[in-house]
Amino acid sequence: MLKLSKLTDYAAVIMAQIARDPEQAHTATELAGQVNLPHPTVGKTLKMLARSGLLESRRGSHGGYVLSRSPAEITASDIIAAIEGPIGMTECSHADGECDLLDTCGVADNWQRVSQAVRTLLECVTLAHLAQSSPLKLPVQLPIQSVTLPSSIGAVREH
Amino acid sequence: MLKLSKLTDYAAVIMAQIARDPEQAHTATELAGQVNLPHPTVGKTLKMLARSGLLESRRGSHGGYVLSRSPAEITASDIIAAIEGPIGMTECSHADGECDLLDTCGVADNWQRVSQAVRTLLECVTLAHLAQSSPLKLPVQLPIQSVTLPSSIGAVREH
DNA sequence: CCATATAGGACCATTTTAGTCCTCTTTACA
DNA sequence: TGTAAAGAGGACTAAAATGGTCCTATATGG
Repeated sequence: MLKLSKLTDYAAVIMAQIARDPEQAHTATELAGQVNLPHPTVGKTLKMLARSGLLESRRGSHGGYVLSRSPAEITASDIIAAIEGPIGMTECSHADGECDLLDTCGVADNWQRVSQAVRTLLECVTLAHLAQSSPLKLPVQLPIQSVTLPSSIGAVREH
Repeated sequence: MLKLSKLTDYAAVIMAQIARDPEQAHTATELAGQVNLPHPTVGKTLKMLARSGLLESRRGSHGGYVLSRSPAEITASDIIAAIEGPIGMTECSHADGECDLLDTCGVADNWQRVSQAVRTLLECVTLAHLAQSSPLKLPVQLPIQSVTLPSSIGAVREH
């Protein structure tokens, strides 16, 4: 399914909620109410977002969370990475994890390119985009740095 | 992580293996050897691929699997969908599954656009691309049908 | 009829994920 | 200076997804 985890999903919703009122600090309790999720879960999500630097937290009474950057400077990729770790479609997408099939694999290079393209795509989507509830329709060409095309085998399919 | 499941990964490797010798029928046993994975697992993967129409199977002795279409006509999206089901980053990406947060969510529309973009990207990558072991470097602009840009809030980030 | 294949599904072990809870620390303010 | 409100961090459990194996049935060629 190539699905985001629920927590990541929550994170996006919560971040969007905060982005719509970026001046004030928001408490977990308050956000839980607005977003209709249990308080402990929202709390956990907020902590993860704060730990990876997307939110700044203030403790104590009158505490809460604020965005650490403007909504246009926080990307979907940032949010996903905050909850799920580095984005990559295969085990071998990030340098360190050695895959024991590497020699017989034969598709690793190209999967990595695809991964990179997905990453780039997600870096182009900002929290500002996500938070906007009724978006204008302005199709744009996104700067995907593409998969390589082996001229000998196939052509890009048309759509 | 936005990761493919292991089975999907295997599927890609296996499909690529078949694509490199598309004339002959390949048995599970043979492929398991080439790809260095246990036979039952390879068998299971092949069955799934056959059931969703990417492979054609011949039973009995001298049986095995062949591609049902040319490598240029089988996409990464097809392979992923064969193992994991329809591609979508959120629960609400496919029409039927109703999400109980829809009213308080506020990001559903835009996630669906992002999902669509990822899907389009994966439809542009063919098995021919994946199977190619040492690909040429030909950057192309992929026809991603883009996320909408709310003019009032943010601009696309530069990369 | 027998050896070789796939089809289909049951089954279990392991891992991942979701969700809760507890204790500690920080802060504002009466 | 005490107290209430907030977050930090981590332990823990239950549930779900995943990976992997195996068994029986069916098809096919020789």
